[in-house]
Amino acid sequence: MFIHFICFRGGIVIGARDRNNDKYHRILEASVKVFADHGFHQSTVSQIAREAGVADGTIYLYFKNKEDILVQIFNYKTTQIFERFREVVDSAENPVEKLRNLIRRHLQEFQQDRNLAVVYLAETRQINRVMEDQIKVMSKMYFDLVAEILEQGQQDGHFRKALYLGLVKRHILGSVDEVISTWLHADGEYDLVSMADPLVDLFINGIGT
Amino acid sequence: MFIHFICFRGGIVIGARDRNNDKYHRILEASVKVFADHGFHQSTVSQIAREAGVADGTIYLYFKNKEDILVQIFNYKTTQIFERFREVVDSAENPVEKLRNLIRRHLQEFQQDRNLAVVYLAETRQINRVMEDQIKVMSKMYFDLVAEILEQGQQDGHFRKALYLGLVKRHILGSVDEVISTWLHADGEYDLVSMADPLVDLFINGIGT
DNA sequence: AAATAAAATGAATGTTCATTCATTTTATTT
DNA sequence: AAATAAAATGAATGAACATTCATTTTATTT
Repeated sequence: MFIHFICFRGGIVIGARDRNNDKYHRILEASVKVFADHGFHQSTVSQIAREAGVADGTIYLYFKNKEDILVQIFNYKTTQIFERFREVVDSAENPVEKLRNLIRRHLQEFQQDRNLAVVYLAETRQINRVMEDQIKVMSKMYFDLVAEILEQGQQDGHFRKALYLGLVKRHILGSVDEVISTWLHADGEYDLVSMADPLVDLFINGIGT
Repeated sequence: MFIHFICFRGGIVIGARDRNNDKYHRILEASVKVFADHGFHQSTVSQIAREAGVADGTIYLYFKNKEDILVQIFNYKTTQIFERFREVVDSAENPVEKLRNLIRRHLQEFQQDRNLAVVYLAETRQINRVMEDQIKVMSKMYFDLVAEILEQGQQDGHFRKALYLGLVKRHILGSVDEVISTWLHADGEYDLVSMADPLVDLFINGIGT
């Protein structure tokens, strides 16, 4: 765990205080933009450096290598986003509203940071990557949050008992991700967050009569 | 449309008869495997050639360039798969069964050809690519098929009228894709097709009581 | 204000790989 | 069985690019 908060310089480990350095964040944000525009593998370190306004070599003072930038993006952003997910889930008092808040916030986050959405959606669907384990951990966080809501909803009778919870979790996340993906492909021409209520309606009531 | 059925040799266009050549298909299948194992951008033409048992240069007798291989994979495979989707949808007599058949077949196809599933899921989530338009066309085929089922179901009272169809289509496809994705990440250790019925249940009845 | 340390630079390096094409092999025609 | 055409080969080419590191710039300490 701690390894994520350590970076290297000339083979010497330097501490987390550098995390406060704005150059680290400048590079992170620049990378999100460049990765979103060109995809991870077509992005060059020089492009990132130019976008961040630093020299190519400077990148390697803050990141082990190109892939480490992606790892750091996921770590940093996911941590932040999940804190906000937690907040809105906890602020609702019944499971239906918890689910609605979660999904609304989920859409909000990605509408707010379109580049992150592009990177996130593209990279979470890659198999056989060094990232894979990290992605699993992050998915699990989301799934656990949904599971918590679902179980609570089953107990207090909002949701029916005969549910294959493992499947319901995938069903919800997949549905939301696809809605985000379509929005991205449409160049964000409409309000993504407005999809939240109709989506929750589908989750809860289905399409049947 | 026709452009997809033409390939080049030394700058001279040769006809579709070469499509019957087994080398074309050998290269296609080899590419699916290599792309699945390493991802498109990390795959080298030499790897594909080795896997297909041909020389590097031979690839360029059948494909314009590396990306063209990916385009051809999508064209060829998608056409085939959609024919079978059409079949199973038409063979059912009511909308609920049509939907169930579609989803079951969808899962079947990808369970049968795991490598294709890997390539398909990874590449459909890429934005800003030459592929993008082609992917839109393919998604549209799927969406149109689902729309047809949904509208029919609304007319004969199986599905409720107050549905945002555009959203329902994304909801269904996204859910199915995520289920496939999870199965892939789990190394295909369980039967994917068995998810079909529980999924359809979720689509139709939702999770509410 | 020297001296030392830390941070940043960007040109140079070495590797990787898509693509080409001169040559060889195989198939078809005369 | 020549002659011609088509298909296939794989070594060579050259461009792209991640990473390194000798040097310079900036900050801190004595």
